[in-house]
Amino acid sequence: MNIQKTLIDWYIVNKRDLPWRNTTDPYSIWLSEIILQQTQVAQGLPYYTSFVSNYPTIFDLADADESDVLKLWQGLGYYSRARNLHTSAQYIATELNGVFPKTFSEIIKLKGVGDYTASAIASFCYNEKTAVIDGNVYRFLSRFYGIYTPITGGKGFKEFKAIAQNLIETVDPATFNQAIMEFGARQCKPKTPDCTVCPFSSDCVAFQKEEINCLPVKLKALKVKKKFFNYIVILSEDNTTIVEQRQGKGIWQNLYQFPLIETDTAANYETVLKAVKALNYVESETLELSLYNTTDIVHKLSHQHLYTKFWIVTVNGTLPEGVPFNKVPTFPVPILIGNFIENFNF
DNA sequence: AATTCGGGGTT
DNA sequence: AACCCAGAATT
Repeated sequence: MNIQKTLIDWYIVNKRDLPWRNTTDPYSIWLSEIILQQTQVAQGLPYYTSFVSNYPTIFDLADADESDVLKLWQGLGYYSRARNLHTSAQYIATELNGVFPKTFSEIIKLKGVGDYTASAIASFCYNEKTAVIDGNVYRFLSRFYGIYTPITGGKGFKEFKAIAQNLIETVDPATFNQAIMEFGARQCKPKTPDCTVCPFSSDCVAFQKEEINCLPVKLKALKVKKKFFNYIVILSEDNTTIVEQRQGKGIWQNLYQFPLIETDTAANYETVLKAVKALNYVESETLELSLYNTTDIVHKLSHQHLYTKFWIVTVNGTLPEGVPFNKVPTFPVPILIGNFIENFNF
């Protein structure tokens, strides 16, 4: 059968009308592809709209403060995408005079752009025949051809890239890449796909062998760590609190938070009280400590579960570095903090 | 090659 | 609870 034609015919009938499909402007396509990395369309769509509206051109994005970019990104996760997006915008605006690179090999040099994103931009904007390999493509190809090579290693990537690249050679690359991804996302779904209405069912190896649920093969077993976070929300006499920017390389880099005390196990009142006094923000004689949430808020991330307590510290006196309550919601924060701020209602 | 990086949706 | 998402950078 003609796989490419079948995919494209299916796509023409079933495709969603998405804003980045109505343009070939590389800035818009780039923006959408960064947002959609490891992110479902429904979740990314409002962020795309927001970014296009706030930063209509790459120069607007380049001129923005990083904190403003992170604020717009708040809640989407994988914040290095936002930082790299901003860095690359500044690079293109200043070093390349605002002209977006036009080939796969140039595009992939941008920070935050790997093989998938470079292939997407090069094909969608410049009609270059570079096949995209994402989770959808892995799933469809592994099932259709019955390929059990794990997709989690370099060997798997090379094998599937070669297959997809061979398929794209004879067709319109933009339409093909869109079609194969949309097919994987909407028809060849991870769980319980409706193979009775699939145009490939008679030729699909996995379907014929009843092994749809075995493919694609992934080897990684991710282990989830438990962490215990204690956020210290200080309330001063003149209605300010302490908000800090996260430093270092780990999670939520450059986002803001209340002073954090991390413990090895669930913290008790005495432990936190001692740690709060060591923070040096407040005179130890004047503070009052109370636990805000009686049961831990469990914030679940891919690799860690954060058992979180918010502690309220009221102090007599003022905070030299204090942030006025009404400014607290303007900082870019992880959604764990954002939910607290919304609930606490400073 | 293995690990890290978010948050939300689906089953 | 497990799995997945229009992956990339770091170790």
